[in-house]
Amino acid sequence: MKIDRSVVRSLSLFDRMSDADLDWLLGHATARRIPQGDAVFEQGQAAASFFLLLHGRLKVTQVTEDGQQIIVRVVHPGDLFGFAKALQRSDYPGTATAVTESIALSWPTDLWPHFVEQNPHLAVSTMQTIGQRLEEAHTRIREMSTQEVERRVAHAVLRLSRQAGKHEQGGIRIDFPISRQDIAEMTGTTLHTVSRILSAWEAKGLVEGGRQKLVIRDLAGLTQIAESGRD
Amino acid sequence: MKIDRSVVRSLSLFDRMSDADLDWLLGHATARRIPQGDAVFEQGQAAASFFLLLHGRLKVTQVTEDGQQIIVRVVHPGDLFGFAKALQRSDYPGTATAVTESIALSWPTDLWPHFVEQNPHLAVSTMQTIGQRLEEAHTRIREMSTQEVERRVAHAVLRLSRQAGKHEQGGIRIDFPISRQDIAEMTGTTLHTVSRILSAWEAKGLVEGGRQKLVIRDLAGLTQIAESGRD
DNA sequence: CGGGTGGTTGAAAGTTATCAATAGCTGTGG
DNA sequence: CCACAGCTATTGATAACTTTCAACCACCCG
Repeated sequence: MKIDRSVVRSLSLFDRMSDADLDWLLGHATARRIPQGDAVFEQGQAAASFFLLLHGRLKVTQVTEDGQQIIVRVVHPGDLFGFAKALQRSDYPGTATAVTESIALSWPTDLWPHFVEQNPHLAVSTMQTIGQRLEEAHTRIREMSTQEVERRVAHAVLRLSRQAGKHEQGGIRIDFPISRQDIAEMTGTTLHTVSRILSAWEAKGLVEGGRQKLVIRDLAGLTQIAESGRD
Repeated sequence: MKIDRSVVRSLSLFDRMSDADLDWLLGHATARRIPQGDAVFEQGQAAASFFLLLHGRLKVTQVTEDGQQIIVRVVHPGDLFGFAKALQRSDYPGTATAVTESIALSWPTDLWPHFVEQNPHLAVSTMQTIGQRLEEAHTRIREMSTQEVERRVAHAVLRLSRQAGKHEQGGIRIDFPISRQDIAEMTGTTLHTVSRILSAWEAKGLVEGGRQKLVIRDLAGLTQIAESGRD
């Protein structure tokens, strides 16, 4: 498979990598299409590959022993995912599902140590990536510890609008199908509570809801709720 | 300052490092004593150094704009901490306070990139460390999303007993001063609720409390609460 | 021995989950 | 092309859990 480096050149992960190194990397990659609803890998599976999302959108979920699900994170184009080996584990800690048709590059996990030894800068970049993810996780912990549900949902929605927002007339649309259940699983609450909150916001003209759809109409208003509480 | 490599040789972080590399590393390190209650660094300060805890115990906390505090993690001997640069940020995201008198090694942040370029294996090790931390964070998010407070507290106490447990006759003692407030800040609840829960456990003979003190008397019983709920 | 920090506990209030019933969209198949 | 199945969403009522408020206790340190 021949993958042109123009495909990934713009990604910050490969910022300072030489063309030669990049070509070598891509020479070992496989491109793969994931239809909507399919899983790239499942929780508990042996970690055979690690991935880079080129196009589309994935959600990474975990299921607890008692069957409850949470969304660990949303994967956006340009993100690395499934790098279990770097986390010193042999199986995937979660399931990655395509919420829209997606395209990802993959490399065999065995190559990972080789990669980083070969190219220390990639190691540094990846470390930064994981570091950012750690910070996000801490932010989420902080929010869940100290904030009431409405503020958490507001933060989650604003985050989505930043990462997957598509400006259109009169608002910002979240550019992939997202259900109340999804938002609940991202904020640690139930779909009922999310539904109530969104209904209330809609009544105030802050957002516009719909089936697997969400458009932010009043960014400032939402921000206010996220920041300090009631508006 | 001369630091013998025997001081850190046993740590897994330096597992496969040569004596020469290790000596070089230690040649650039500064050892520092932190009295109980003092901070090694504070949230928002410019990240001038990164650290390795040799002895003692630290807690890393964050304060939200509205003054609420949470404990991000507890630092145990052998742990790296304050590696903000690796997370691509110039300031410390939290405050590290000694809960017992502690000893730490420190290196100037500037040396970090040098270190990892020089010694790719260290980069891999560190990445694994951060990876584990990320996993811990996700575990915590999962718990806070799906479990009621009592189970979360049980998990937190069990974790502490694993990381800082000291076996003594008839139980496992948490080997550093810990308050109800601390446990509350680790589990996202209030000291009142923690106090009630611990009182109930004490009545059932599961633990023995006290001022800044905690001894686990019935590990199996606690584990049961952590796993499935009510016993 | 007095003050302060850390801890306990009751009562009331509030938030969020749970239970339950209904409505509405979407896509599939007769 | 319409109807039905199934999933997604809405919403009221109730219950449960946790926080908040308040008062009090006890231990440790200076």
